[in-house]
Amino acid sequence: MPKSPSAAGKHSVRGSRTGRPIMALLDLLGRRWTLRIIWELRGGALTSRALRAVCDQASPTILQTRLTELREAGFVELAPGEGYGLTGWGKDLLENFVPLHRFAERWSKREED
Amino acid sequence: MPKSPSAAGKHSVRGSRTGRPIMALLDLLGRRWTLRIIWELRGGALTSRALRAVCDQASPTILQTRLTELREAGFVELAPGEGYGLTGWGKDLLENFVPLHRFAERWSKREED
DNA sequence: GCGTCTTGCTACATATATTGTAGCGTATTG
DNA sequence: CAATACGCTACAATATATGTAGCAAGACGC
Repeated sequence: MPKSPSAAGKHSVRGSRTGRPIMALLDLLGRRWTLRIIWELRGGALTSRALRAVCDQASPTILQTRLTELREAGFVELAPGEGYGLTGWGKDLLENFVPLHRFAERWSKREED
Repeated sequence: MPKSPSAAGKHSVRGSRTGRPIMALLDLLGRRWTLRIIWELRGGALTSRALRAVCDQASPTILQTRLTELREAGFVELAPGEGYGLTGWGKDLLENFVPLHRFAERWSKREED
């Protein structure tokens, strides 16, 4: 883990090397709490501690790590006084997950296949 | 990790307890390689080894773990002779990620903000 | 300018998850 | 019987996440 977050040449997401953006994106999103964070910010900005509370008290260590990654990726920004919120990119990305909510509802009733 | 995959009371995804399906889903998808696996199966079934090859030689240990989870979740199935493929649910889920591909392309060109 | 909040964030030891390499048992093919 | 490919597992090394505690900075009343 880099000591200074914004170092290490722009964003160093695994899969960036392949030149396939979708891989970089899937790798970033496929890290624990990343999807959850984006999801929890859907209603508006949250302070780091509010975000933690809403994320089952996830440890601040990893939350901070993910928030840094998401900030580097341009999905999240820290507005002083407001807390963490989604950027334009973040909201755009979130749009892709909205249908997931309804899907999850249907999927959760799958026992009786 | 459960020795017998299909044991442990239906599906034991973190967040299931909350009764919010979206949490269970986000948790499942937010595990390393999960999103990638679903993505790589978009074109049709792959054998375990073909899948591994296409996933940057990810270790079979974790691939097997994820495949088991995805099978329990009902997104993936193993067809003898065919390999691993998406189920109806899996394809349905994948639909939600297709727009992500084009999004990733746009997002990857974000340097010059 | 003292206490007392809350903020974003970090240290550090412990637990858990992932990686990488090797290989098993089975089936299929020649 | 090789030779091959399959799904899958063991196991040690490494990377990542967890949980608890706490720091420094800013805002508030006093």
